[in-house]
Amino acid sequence: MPELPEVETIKRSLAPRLLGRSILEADVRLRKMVEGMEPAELRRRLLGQVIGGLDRRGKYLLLELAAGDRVAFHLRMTGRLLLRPAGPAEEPHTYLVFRLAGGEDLVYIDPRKFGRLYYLPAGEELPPPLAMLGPEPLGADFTPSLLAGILAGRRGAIKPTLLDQRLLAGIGNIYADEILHRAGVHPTRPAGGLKEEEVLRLHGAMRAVLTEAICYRGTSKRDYVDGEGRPGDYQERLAVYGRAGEPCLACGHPIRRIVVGGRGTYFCPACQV
DNA sequence: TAAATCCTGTCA
DNA sequence: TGACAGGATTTA
Repeated sequence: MPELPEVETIKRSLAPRLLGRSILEADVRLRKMVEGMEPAELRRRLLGQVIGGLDRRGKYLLLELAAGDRVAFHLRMTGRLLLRPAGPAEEPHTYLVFRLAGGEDLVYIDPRKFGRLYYLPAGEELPPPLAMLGPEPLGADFTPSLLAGILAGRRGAIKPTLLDQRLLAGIGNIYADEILHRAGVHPTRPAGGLKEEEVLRLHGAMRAVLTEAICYRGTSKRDYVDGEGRPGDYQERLAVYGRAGEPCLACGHPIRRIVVGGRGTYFCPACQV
């Protein structure tokens, strides 16, 4: 569910409330959620650790612990990470409970059980999905020429290319569509076939859309809420995603829905060529 | 490059 | 009841 702007919003909402808190108990109820480690081993490693910082890489949320160890969460489609008062009232599909000093629990709730957690010891090689991540589209070093290099020679459609986390980190189905609409690029255009000027527009659209979405604290279509349970507001600003049949905000032409790379794809046939 | 897979909930 | 869902990996 959450893409870069949502994970960034969760990070920002949790950071001030998690810093300096120690983990008193770690209850892992979904074995397969923990990649590469037994839940008991994860618990052993977490107990007594102090949360020193929060970070984000692509769609991963990173808890920074002492000595440089980190915990990486990926919320996939329906995962929610919430900080709430410790107590017996518990939501269905709660698969992780970190009891923190100060009387609050960091809980992970995920009806579809797609989410994953990685324990990343300091100085050890990152597991493949994290190690393979492409550049951050909002990073200072993400230039139009870097984007041009990523797209060059690719025969596949531009939309699935934007979704490939090994090429670019953090863009998901909603923002891919919004970015392509902003850039005026049709989702099925071959990625390597974009003109220099179009790559420039795509680069600008990427940074503008993602930055705006963070300002609005993300998009809440169904499940997404931040670390305090607050929905985002960017669903009010979506230009194409989920708007099939409605008029394009730029030109009035009805928005269309097609399937590209197996994903529902919304675009304006008049604005996007 | 597409489809199947992992899962459950919601909506038409 | 069937289609679809903000993701990603594996298989064909």
